[in-house]
Amino acid sequence: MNRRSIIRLSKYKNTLQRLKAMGFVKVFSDNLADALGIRSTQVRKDFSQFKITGNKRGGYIIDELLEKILRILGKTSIQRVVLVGIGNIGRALLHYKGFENEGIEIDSAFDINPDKQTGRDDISVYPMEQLVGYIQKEKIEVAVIAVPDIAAQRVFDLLLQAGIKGVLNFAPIRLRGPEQIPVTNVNLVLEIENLFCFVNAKKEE
Amino acid sequence: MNRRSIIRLSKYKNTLQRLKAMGFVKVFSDNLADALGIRSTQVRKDFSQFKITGNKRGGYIIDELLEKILRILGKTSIQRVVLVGIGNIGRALLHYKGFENEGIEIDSAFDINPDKQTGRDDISVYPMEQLVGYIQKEKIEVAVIAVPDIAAQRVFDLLLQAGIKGVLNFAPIRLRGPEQIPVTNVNLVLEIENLFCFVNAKKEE
DNA sequence: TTTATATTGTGAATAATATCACATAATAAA
DNA sequence: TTTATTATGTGATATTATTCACAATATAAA
Ligand SMILES: NC(=O)c1ccc[n+]([C@@H]2O[C@H](COP(=O)([O-])OP(=O)(O)OC[C@H]3O[C@@H](n4cnc5c(N)ncnc54)[C@H](O)[C@@H]3O)[C@@H](O)[C@H]2O)c1
Ligand SMILES: NC(=O)c1ccc[n+]([C@@H]2O[C@H](COP(=O)([O-])OP(=O)(O)OC[C@H]3O[C@@H](n4cnc5c(N)ncnc54)[C@H](O)[C@@H]3O)[C@@H](O)[C@H]2O)c1
Repeated sequence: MNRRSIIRLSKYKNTLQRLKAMGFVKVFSDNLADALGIRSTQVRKDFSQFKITGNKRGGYIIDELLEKILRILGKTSIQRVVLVGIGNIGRALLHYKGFENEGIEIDSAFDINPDKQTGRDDISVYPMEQLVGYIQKEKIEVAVIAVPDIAAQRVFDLLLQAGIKGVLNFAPIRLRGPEQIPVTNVNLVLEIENLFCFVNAKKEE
Repeated sequence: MNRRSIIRLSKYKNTLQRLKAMGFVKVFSDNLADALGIRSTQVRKDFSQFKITGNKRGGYIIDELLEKILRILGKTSIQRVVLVGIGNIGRALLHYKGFENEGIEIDSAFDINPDKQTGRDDISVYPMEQLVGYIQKEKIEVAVIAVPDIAAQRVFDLLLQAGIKGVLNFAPIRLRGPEQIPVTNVNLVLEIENLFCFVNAKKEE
């Protein structure tokens, strides 16, 4: 039920899909642990938490395990998101094939300048005025914010007004909103700074 | 000393820079805590860990605090990184002004296809053959991997061979290498899946 | 000056997360 | 069959991170 165990579920899913593609039928908690670089007890503890059971001495049937995990992750239907901001990051996301392969669909894009090209004719670009209505009409639950930091809070407020349920935010600011709406921040400057800090710390040892 | 407290240090730094720009001179642990959405004891505990002290009842002098944090983060000189892979993500990074503003410089870029345009004439693009030599000659310590997942491990091996000290990896795979070289993974599919999982969990409550 | 107040700094308590240890059961071997 | 072996599943334990509680003390007010 905690963030970390859900992140691991996603990783188990990826590993299982790869194993399945390679023709494997069974898997042991040890194999999954190796793939993720963790202990096998962690794998079984996670499964235990989500009421996933395997076979004593027999490991897990990949197909069954995968199906259970996909259901927990809500991967039984296409996961639609809207993208707000078609700049550098927004366009990179629009061109990425990996989302589609994993059942995630960028449904539509919004920008203050709706003349911006997406480079994909299957994705419409709308002006910001239509954001709230569109999300409500299409029952979109998750949005990606890829606008400049000064605009991000305003966009978030609109999304909340539209009833969005979760947000992935690339702007390097803390978005303020109701506790129960999860916001995941991707802050690349922070990550790079963090790396340098570790690198420097290693040198002093 | 742990990842989380260093991440918070970066956030304190950002907040302090904003406060400084607004003309503030002093700050209390409460202010920083509010800005980050954490408790003030956490702020003081972090500072305590890094031997940062303030003034009883007087808070902290922003300039002094900022300087101490910048030194801990290794922000006393430009932090140079190389970028490997000039595709969707790579180009987005190349066009981002935020790195420069924070003292991070994309020194140069490498691609299997060095004819790719960066859109910036101050950043050279080199073929992969020159990666190892360049990193060694220029003493680059951190690299960003933005190549397709199948190529990522090969690129990582080259970087290790060149003596790289830390890596930011966008490819959705676990890079295998020596324990002591930190690798930060940015996995956007994972983050979005995670959001949906939370959103679904909320609905069942 | 003295007293009240506000804020830091940190050891102790608590909470969250991961690991261990081992009972349990399924399968394979004897 | 019976016994040995190999995984799972989970309560107990250890580790890590956060919060609490409060002493110490600098500043402001009386
Ligand atoms: N590009 C990167 O590599 C990178 C790295 C780290 C963080 N970020 C962050 O990601 C965000 C986007 O970065 P970018 O480089 O793509 O920026 P960008 O300037 O290239 O694109 C921003 C887009 O948002 C649109 N926009 C501006 N104001 C808007 C508003 N109020 N409503 C809707 N749309 C609006 C603009 O028209 C533009 O298309 C920024 O917050 C940035 O700090 C980007
Ligand atoms: N674009 C996104 O929004 C996005 C989102 C999530 C994850 N990712 C991941 O980021 C990575 C890059 O994605 P992208 O969309 O930029 O890919 P891309 O295909 O647009 O670009 C990849 C670049 O790497 C270069 N390349 C290929 N093989 C190489 C090699 N062996 N050595 C050096 N360069 C090589 C290619 O020439 C190309 O320029 C991928 O691993 C992808 O899964 C991207």
